Amino acid sequence: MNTREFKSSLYKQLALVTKSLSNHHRLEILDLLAQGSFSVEYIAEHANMSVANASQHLQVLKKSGLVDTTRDGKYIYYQLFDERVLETWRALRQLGLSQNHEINMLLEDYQKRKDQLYLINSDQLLQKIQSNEVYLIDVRPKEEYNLGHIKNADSLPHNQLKERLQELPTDREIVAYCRGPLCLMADEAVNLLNKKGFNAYRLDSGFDDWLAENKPVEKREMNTLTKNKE
Amino acid sequence: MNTREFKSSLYKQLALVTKSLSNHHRLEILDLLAQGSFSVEYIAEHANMSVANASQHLQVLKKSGLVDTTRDGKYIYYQLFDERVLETWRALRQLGLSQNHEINMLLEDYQKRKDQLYLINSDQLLQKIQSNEVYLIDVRPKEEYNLGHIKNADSLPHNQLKERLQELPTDREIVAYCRGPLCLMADEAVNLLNKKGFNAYRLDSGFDDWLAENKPVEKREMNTLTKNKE
DNA sequence: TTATCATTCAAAGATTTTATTGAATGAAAT
DNA sequence: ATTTCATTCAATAAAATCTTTGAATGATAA
Repeated sequence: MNTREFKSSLYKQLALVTKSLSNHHRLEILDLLAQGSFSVEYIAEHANMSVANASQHLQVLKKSGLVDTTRDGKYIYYQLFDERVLETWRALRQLGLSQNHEINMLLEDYQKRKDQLYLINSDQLLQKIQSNEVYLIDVRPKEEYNLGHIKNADSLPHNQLKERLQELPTDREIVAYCRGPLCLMADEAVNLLNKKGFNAYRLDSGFDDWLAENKPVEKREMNTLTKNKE
Repeated sequence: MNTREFKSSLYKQLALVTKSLSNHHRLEILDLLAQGSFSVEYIAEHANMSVANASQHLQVLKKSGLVDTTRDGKYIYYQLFDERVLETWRALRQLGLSQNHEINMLLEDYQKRKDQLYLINSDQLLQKIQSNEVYLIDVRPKEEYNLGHIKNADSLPHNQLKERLQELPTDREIVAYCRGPLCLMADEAVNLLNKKGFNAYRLDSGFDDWLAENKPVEKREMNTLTKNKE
């Protein structure tokens, strides 16, 4: 094997990793796995795929070393291989968000209001939490809340919001947060709440960023994602 | 458009970026562009492709926002869009290197010697440069050296090494460096030099990492890559 | 041991991606 | 105005990726 062939093999190997990132379903899966570990069934349902298809995509991710599995009872749980995968995914997602005009258009479109974005960043939120100025709700599915959530947040899954409005305070700001910047559940929640007369904002990032920024969380060890291999 | 369709569009847009990273030729191009801006012709030659093929791959990268072009005379120069692309590429490359056993096997194979790796890291190198203990050679093509190089390095392109051995000192360590960790020219140089009786090491990373670490360089402004748009 | 059921596999057709070829463009230089 | 030539385009065939379907696996729980 000459130098040229060696070089080509190297980049082909590297491309195994990037190829596994090149499919939109797999990106959605990764974004979900940034929240914790889940069974194939859960992933298929929450990323809107058939179980067989999800299984195949998960195997691609596993073969490239981005995710790993553990079995518990009759379920196989998939998780990100380690923190570096989370870090790299966040960098990539951030790059895509900043570079791609279309995405920003889509997000703005979705939020419908260009002028008042009702956004709050993580530092502002942290401050308000500490001075007890906000009521913080986690609109992700309960399962994900249970795996870990922002300190002092209450779980109020997006699909139960309408029926549980009376649990919310009217005398304080409400902040809703979600998985990450691409997660739309928080947008919908904030939209609804403001329509109903509440004073609501959304966290501009999400739980995975919060975690990566080492801000206070509950119930989830920071090293949940750490592989303790061998 | 409902939420599900929105979500799907978002990830599809993001996948435009990751898809453009999913081809081994394009990875090699990115790795080259981490050194500076080059014409289509130069890129085609140094990444071992036909010009038409390189042009098409470059257009994919451009459409996804990862690279940009400027014209100078009759050449069109492609460059990374901004520092964030370089950062993200380095993170991705690092992840691939650490995750992929095959790549490490290939690199070890290439270096042929598992026990003595003749590697030196950038901090060690910097120290030795400052105390004048090493003779540092840049084995990349002269064009790339001219765009910028490690302070105090001399240019000795890989393909001229054999004929110019007499220029090298025998009383000092020699350190060779190259584009990045995947660049094999430094390995070959170190191999040859040690065979010829010199005391040679290679920098374990490369010029792009050196630059990203803000270590001293010559001739290239740190913001060569900065887009000054509009 | 047997039944259950979450997950994976295998095959096939549809879609997308890729390399090659030769021609077309169009900016710069003469 | 014309020529040059770096780059891009367009068409095609080959290769790879993706989704669906229904069946197979194989670990767990009974």
